[in-house]
Amino acid sequence: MIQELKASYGNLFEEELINNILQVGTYKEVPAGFKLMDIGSYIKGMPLLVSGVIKILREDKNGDELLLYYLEKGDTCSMTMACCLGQTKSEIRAIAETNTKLIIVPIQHIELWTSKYKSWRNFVFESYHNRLNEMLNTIDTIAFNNMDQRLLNYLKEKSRVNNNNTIHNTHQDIAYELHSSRVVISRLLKKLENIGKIELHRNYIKIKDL
Amino acid sequence: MIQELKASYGNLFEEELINNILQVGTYKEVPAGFKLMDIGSYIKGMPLLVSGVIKILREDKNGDELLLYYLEKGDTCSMTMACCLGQTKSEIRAIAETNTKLIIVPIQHIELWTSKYKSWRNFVFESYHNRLNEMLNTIDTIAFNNMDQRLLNYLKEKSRVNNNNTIHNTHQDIAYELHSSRVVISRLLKKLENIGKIELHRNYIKIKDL
DNA sequence: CAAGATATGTAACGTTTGTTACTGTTTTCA
DNA sequence: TGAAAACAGTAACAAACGTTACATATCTTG
Repeated sequence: MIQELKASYGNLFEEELINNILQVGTYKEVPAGFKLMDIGSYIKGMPLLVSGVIKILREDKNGDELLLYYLEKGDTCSMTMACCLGQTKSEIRAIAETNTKLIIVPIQHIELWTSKYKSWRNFVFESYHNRLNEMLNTIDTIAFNNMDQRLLNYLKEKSRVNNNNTIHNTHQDIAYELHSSRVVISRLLKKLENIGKIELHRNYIKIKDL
Repeated sequence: MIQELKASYGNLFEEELINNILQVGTYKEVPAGFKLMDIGSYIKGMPLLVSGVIKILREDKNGDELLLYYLEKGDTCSMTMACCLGQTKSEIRAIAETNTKLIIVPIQHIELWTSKYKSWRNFVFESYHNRLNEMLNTIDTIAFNNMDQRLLNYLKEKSRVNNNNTIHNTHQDIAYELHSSRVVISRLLKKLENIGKIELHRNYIKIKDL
């Protein structure tokens, strides 16, 4: 746990804070697909992402999903923070996109550290800042782009965070995350294949040139 | 300025902090329509809204706008804070929706106060929290609703923040803020009029029953 | 291996939204 | 006051997206 923490946060936090985190934090490893948090659930701690990728999703009344953004190494979930401090329920769902290692810090320390450690304060603010920007990005994409452009972005991002040119998802999976329908996604994917940008296979998509 | 500040933030901040704000802050009154901040501009201070309403807009590459949310009395702009601390350019545009009174606090005090005053820290976190939730709301609306539902929400919100049953905007204005076209908005407004929810006039819309 | 489940391809059609074009009315201002 | 600008209504059409239906291929499992 020490090495993991230092590798991701060592040059960010001072020694004393690192030691504090080690004392009160819980180390956790979860497999891809693991649901870390759900809408309406209460939050017990703040996650510090050590390795892996977590996807953050929003849901409407009908249970339809929408991918908001990904969290990566060195990130934390501001939404969680916001909820912790306000003691409210989670507004989002968090699912491990890959196998993920993280450290959970109990909420009561967050406020204290914010007044005590400048590095922690910066980290928290930076995190909020990043998350607001991710949200702006999401809004840009859904408000200003058509589905074909959104699909392209989706494939690029997915390929990037997984560090893999092959995307292991069905058309239905993609439709869920983009809040569209399977038929629409199949149609657009076929177009991308026809112009040579991807190769379609059962259960996976190979990216050739985006 | 003292009365204004105490009325809006008196029971939120301790005496000492209030005095600090009075010392370093600048009082400002701007008319409706005044552009307080634009995309790409650098930010000199953090605004504390004393009275009035500010609308926050996002723009795409083609210059098309989208209304994100409103700021009201007691609010501040987290986006500004994020930009201040990161020393980056503004990602959004802020325009006074009504005549507005606000106090501008120079950035250098923000970080200091965050470590010094618990009430300020709470205010800042609460503000981030609120803004994240507003953004989630915006995403919900544009991702999960059709234009007719979005238009209804728009009219309700606009009526609420202005505390006025009459909305003084042209169809073109509304089309800009919803990122749609004038013809579409006229069409949908006419539908709302036909079912008795509103009354259309030149340059204004009277809300009857939403 | 056979039967069902899952994944994908595609056609046909409906709905929503956007675009173009033209109309008439009201306002502005030289 | 008279021309131009701004505002709103509406028709006709196009594009994007969603839905239903069905066919085919592949995988899973008893």
